[in-house]
Amino acid sequence: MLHDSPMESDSQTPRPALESNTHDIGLRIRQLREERGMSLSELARRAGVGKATLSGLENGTRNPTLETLWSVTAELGVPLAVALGTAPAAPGTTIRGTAVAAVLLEVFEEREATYELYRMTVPAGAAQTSPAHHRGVTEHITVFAGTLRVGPADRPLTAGPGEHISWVSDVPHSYEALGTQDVHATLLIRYPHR
Amino acid sequence: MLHDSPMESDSQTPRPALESNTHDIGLRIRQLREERGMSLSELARRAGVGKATLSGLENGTRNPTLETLWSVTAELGVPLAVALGTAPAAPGTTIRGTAVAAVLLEVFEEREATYELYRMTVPAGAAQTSPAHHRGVTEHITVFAGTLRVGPADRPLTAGPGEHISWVSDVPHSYEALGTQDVHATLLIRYPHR
DNA sequence: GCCCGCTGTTCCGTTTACGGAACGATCGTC
DNA sequence: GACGATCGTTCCGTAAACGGAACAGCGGGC
Repeated sequence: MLHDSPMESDSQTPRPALESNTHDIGLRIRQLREERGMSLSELARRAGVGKATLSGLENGTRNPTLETLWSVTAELGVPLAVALGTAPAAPGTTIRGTAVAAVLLEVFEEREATYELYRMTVPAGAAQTSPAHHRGVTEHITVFAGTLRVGPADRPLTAGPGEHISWVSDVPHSYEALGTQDVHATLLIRYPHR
Repeated sequence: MLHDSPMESDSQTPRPALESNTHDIGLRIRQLREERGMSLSELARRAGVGKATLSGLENGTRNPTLETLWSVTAELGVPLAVALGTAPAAPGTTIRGTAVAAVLLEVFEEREATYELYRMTVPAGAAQTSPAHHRGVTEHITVFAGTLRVGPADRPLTAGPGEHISWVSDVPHSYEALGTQDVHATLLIRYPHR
């Protein structure tokens, strides 16, 4: 058990090029924002940072300050470590769009896909549109209360209590709580690998 | 299982005052640096940042850039998340002082104390001095190879292969590999709580 | 004693991240 | 088609984070 080389292999954290990492962080933030159906302008306004700042951050052309990152990640509702890519999204995380609020309950890592299970609520009358996910991503919703109109933006479906809807979400899609009742549902998202 | 309140409690990450957190990050970085027996000037030079920058960072009077944090944490050999306090030091972490290199093997969290177990090597002839730890911290070293002179800076002890040394490390203490052999040893540090 | 090397902090000029405003592009509405 | 609203990007003046230099304090050597 003591047979490591006398010259300790230099196991310092490899110092990655700054550009590479700000680039990745930008992509991650952009994805988190789009998952919530938020526009760049809206996130910038709600987080209290300039649009120029957020644009540069998402495109990886800036070297952001901790304060900036805190403001943005707080508004996205994720720990800073998630934006940095040093921690996976943890169960218990709440994501908030303009209309949808969803609590991540479980993450299943399978060989060909990752599944995320959410408890989702949409306040009565609220609606939001989310941009397309990556190719092959599917969403599966089971409604418990209220009436939800959901699916591809140009061809949404409607589901009441007890009903279930699935669709491929690699196109822009919308969520809307019809009627006067808040919608409660579970949302399962399947992300195929590659 | 569905009995949560309709008005979702706002579980956004609480937005802490910037001052508070930069302050904590500063303390954490200072501690990591001192654990490695490195001076502020030395860490600044090796990390390629200004002394003013590092001083301000450790004192929490700046709002550091990601680039700065990356440079410093890379030199300390810890992931950025550790400096941010979002991740505990993980086994496998290598810490490097001017003379001592230590790989964290295990962390034991007990009710009254935390224990960290390291595999430690000191190149023949190398020496370093580390500042005092917090009150009550003790170090326990078992030497496997080489001869180690270690302990309070004013009253060090010497241990050869198979020998063991313990001392209270809340005073400045030094490590030195005597003779021509690299020193290999295990190091157990006990941090009492409060 | 003096001096040298080092510590960590403070001062200061330069660089750059910041937010506001202006920009062209892309929608929906009339 | 003209218009308004909103999208994300770019321009630009300001504020501040940056690195270098100067600083006082401290310990060791001769």
